[in-house]
Amino acid sequence: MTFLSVLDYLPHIAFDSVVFGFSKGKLKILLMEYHATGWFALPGGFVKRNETLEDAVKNGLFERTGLHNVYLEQFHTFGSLERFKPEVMKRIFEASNDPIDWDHWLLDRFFSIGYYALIDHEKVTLQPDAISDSIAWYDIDQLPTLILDHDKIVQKALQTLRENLDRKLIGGNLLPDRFTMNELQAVYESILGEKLRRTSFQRKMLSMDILERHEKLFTGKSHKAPYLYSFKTRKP
Amino acid sequence: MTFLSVLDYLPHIAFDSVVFGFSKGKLKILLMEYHATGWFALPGGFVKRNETLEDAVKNGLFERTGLHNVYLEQFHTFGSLERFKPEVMKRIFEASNDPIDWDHWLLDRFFSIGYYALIDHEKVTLQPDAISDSIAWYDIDQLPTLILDHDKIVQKALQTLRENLDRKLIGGNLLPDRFTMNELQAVYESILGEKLRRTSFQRKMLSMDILERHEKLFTGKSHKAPYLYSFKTRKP
DNA sequence: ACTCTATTGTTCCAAATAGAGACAATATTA
DNA sequence: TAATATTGTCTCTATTTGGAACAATAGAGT
Repeated sequence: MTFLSVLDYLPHIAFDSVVFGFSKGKLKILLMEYHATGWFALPGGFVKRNETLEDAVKNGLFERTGLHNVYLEQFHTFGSLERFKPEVMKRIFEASNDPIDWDHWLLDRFFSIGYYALIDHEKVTLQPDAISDSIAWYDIDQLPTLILDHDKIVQKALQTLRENLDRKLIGGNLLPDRFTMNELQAVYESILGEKLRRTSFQRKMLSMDILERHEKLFTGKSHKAPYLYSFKTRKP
Repeated sequence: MTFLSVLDYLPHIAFDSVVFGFSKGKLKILLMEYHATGWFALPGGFVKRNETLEDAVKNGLFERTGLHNVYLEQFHTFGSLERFKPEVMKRIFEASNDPIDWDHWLLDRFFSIGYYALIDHEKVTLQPDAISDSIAWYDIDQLPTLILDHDKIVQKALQTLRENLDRKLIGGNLLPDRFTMNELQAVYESILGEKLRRTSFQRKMLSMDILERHEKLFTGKSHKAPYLYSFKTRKP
């Protein structure tokens, strides 16, 4: 491994990002696939010695998605022993034609700090990193098996997202700037995993005074055109 | 530093515990004081190489409080650069008559994983650790200035506790097994920092079907005696 | 034994909120 | 112009919450 020197990075510390997107009525996350092994993993990375944790996560996210200023939230840190499987990491580096020794710092025990991001699916241009062959969107309820404890990380991210959805009003981050009430409702339904009542949802959203109403969206369909909304910019 | 070898511990990784207790109507936390410096800090520790993060925190808590099976929750991991102040740690070890070199692993940059604990104030027998002279309770709104970013850690813990109070029904962990409705209300008020209406609080608690009513508590005061309650044991 | 006081448990009424349907408005097609 | 699908609003009801009123009661004072 030529360009991950222990001199530049903090050993034992990693982060993993659960990047949520919304497309065609489905909630999705980004996964990396290592083709030589067929293994799937969350996009993650390591923290440079002179770098903030937050900055490391933001940089990693930018490298994979091309996005800055992403909605980002830390949700949990994983420090169990079950996630210490040096043979898994060794195999991944071997398969990427960059083998490392058993005593390499990257094969030692790591803690991982989990972040989740909410992004507008349309704005992303996906970019695989050095050791993974591909990065792509996967339907949240059709995920492949992931390496190490990444399944648990995803579940915990989803659980936290659900708990924060109403409290922090973050659903809009998965949509373009302007969206219809129906789209917003679909986001909520896909995150919560349940159908919501159209009229109640609309009333609740409008009563919270967080949405701005804009022009109508004429889709060409033969029915009343819905309004477009955007989230009001918060006062600092 | 004789008994903290880098061979036994994971460098760069620490934890800090915000231990909440409730006494005389006030919410309190545990702080360590290093008398030679006059500095205050949260009780924390490091993770052994073959130890789970959770276990490390539980062990640290047991050493300071003598308690097992404490309500414990992880709330945030702190990885900013402002918390990297080797001169602070050096001074602390010097003052404890166990000086260490500038290149010692304990003076390197650390991430800290924050946990908060809720315990019954009465059950605790406080026990200072090797390098601190004392550990004691401090009123949450009369805290001294703390080292590094420990002020921020406390604030984040308190914020998380507030958010989780109703959702997870954890207030009872700060009280003895049996308590009056008034005591429970006082816990809620001290955590939320606001007065609650007695009748609404009582109705809400009773309607949730989480409390068991026991015998009355005769205090000797000349008025109706309140019932004692306990939390129903959750079904697994 | 009676009254008085402080506090507790309960009830009651009004206000606010949420559930569920009804209804009118409106783009487009036929 | 009528038909259709969908949207935005309104209405009615049920449930929850705020806030006060009221009855119960353990002990103190007389």
